Amino acid sequence: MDELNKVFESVAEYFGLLAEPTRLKILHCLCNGELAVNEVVEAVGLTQANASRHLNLLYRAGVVDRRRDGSQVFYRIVDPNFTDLCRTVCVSIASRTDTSSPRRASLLRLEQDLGSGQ
Amino acid sequence: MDELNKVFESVAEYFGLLAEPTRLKILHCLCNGELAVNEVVEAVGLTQANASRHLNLLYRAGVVDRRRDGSQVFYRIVDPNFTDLCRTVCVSIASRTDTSSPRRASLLRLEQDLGSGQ
DNA sequence: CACTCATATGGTCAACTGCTAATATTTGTG
DNA sequence: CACAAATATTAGCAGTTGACCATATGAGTG
Repeated sequence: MDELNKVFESVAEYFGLLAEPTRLKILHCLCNGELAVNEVVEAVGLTQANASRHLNLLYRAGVVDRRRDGSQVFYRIVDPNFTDLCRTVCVSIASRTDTSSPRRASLLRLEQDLGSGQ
Repeated sequence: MDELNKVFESVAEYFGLLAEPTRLKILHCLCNGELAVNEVVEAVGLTQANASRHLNLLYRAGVVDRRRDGSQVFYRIVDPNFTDLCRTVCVSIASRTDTSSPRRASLLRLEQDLGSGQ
């Protein structure tokens, strides 16, 4: 039953995509619609090479899709579960964060933010 | 607004806990109730040191809780969101996997398995 | 206190991964 | 075709982390 091992690796790999602040920021700025690479670069504050790498990774994993328009490439989220996963985690962390903490407020704000995405 | 940065790091850190096959196996074998460290070691097939490390990590993160009984320490899942997150990812990956693939069957079986947990 | 079993921890190494700089590729324009 | 703009790729470095071995801590027993 080595197949079960592979399954755990697949699931871990998926979570690994979301285990990077940079990729979360990228996905967050794509929540309101598709953006070109240079727009992501500006919105998140990344080097062009870095943004391209992360976007490619997310593309190959099937989390985002892309579309070429002239010399630009537009990326958009296609995995419907992504925002739900993030929202769940936001709430989960917030519930264990001190009520008076600004962190908690930010978490819940982000959760709302992701909710309005669709 | 450096607080938002911290939030993304928190969320990424949480996903990072689930981004490791070994920890997923540990959490999976804890789904049906609490287990002592040595039971986890046997169930998953780990060295004692390794199991202890991962369990400690999950404990400090608040995903599991522990209880001492004599010389043994029993761990159990306390984060109600964990199984939901894993089930979501299982289905998400399965939906992009070839229907005839044994991988797909294993993913959906794992998803059912986690569902009966509560 | 000596001894055993169960668990936790420290040190080390290898593998992985994100970031950067430089370069390649693709597209549009004249 | 020459040139510019947008995106992708390659190579190298640095920080992180999981696994292993050895050892330390703690609980039970006599």
